[in-house]
Amino acid sequence: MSSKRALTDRESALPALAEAFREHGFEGATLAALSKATGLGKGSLYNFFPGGKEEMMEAVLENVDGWFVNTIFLPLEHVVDPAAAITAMFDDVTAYFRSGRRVCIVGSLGLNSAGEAFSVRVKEYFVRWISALAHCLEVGGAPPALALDLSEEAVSGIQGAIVLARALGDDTSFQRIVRRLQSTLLDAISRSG
Amino acid sequence: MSSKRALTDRESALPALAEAFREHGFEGATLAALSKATGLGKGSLYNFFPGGKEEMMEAVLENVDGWFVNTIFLPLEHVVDPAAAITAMFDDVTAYFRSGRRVCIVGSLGLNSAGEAFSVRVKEYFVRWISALAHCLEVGGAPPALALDLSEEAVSGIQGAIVLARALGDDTSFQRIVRRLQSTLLDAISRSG
DNA sequence: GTCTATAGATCGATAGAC
DNA sequence: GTCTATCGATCTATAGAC
Repeated sequence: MSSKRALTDRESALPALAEAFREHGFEGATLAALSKATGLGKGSLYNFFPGGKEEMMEAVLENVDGWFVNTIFLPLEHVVDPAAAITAMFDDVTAYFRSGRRVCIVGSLGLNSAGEAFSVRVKEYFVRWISALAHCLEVGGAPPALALDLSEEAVSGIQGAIVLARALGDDTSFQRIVRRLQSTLLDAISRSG
Repeated sequence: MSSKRALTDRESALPALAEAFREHGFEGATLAALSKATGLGKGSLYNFFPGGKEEMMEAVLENVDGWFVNTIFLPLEHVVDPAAAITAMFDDVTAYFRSGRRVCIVGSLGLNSAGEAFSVRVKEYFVRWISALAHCLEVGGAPPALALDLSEEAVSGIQGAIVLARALGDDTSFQRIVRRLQSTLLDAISRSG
């Protein structure tokens, strides 16, 4: 699969960078930690990301956003079977966030002032997720106003489930909360679709 | 109300410290920022908190916990009118978190590794909130298992609403989500109480 | 393109004048 | 008890050898 042309190793460092940012936060992720996480020296990191930590985080966010667009948003936006799409979304999200052990890097950025530099991207991520899910519910027959309310509740609820699961150190709370959210959404489309 | 005895000014610095920790996070809240927020020099801060930042955060958490115990947990634990208690809880919480503009310092601590030093207190906060709310719902006639599930959902949902409102820069999303949570709880007790 | 060495700034924390 | 001055450590970022 590897081509001879271009595509430096910058891309392959992103998952490790993302994990370090998730675990330590933007301010807490020192270059020493990022170097250790990627196995690259500081010199190599600055070779790939001349803009330093901020450029690293930008690249990580773009990478994460790409995953969500392809795996979560697009399937919802081009849905043909709403119930199946919703079930798939919760399965994918549960796996992605490791049942809440893994922090949502986008959500956590919005919580403190260090993330203000990325506020546009943070906002767009949630806006698109909510509207994509609302569209899916509408296709399933839910009234537009209800679809938007329930989508907001579900996306918000997933973020809360991550916070709670991390605080309690308990995956099962994440799974219970997410399962209830899923049931609420499926009810809304089976009731009207 | 001010007594001549003891009670240094340590206590009065806590609200400003709390706001600085909320806005910048634990790592992001530098001593310069904490000094500016409180109006105290570093020397004074270390006079009140010999243990430095960690002791400041401990004191802030104890202070926050005290507020929640008195205002939120105890009324739920000694409830006589469940519906009124639930309504009061959501009113108080909405005001406290400024409709989601204000970060929950306890929840945010659980999200990254810097908060591990406070993990016991973080966990106990959420455990007590959930169990206090569940007790209230049981008094209202909800079956114990349902009461626990709904309490978990509500406490988690409030955290998610903060994350979403901050990300979107939109108070109204917090209010919509919290209103739905409140309705769900009130339904559960009116249905069975 | 990788590393080590290091600059310059800022960090948490301390010392000491008042 | 308050401040200013300053310590050593650590931070981000750069320079330069290989």
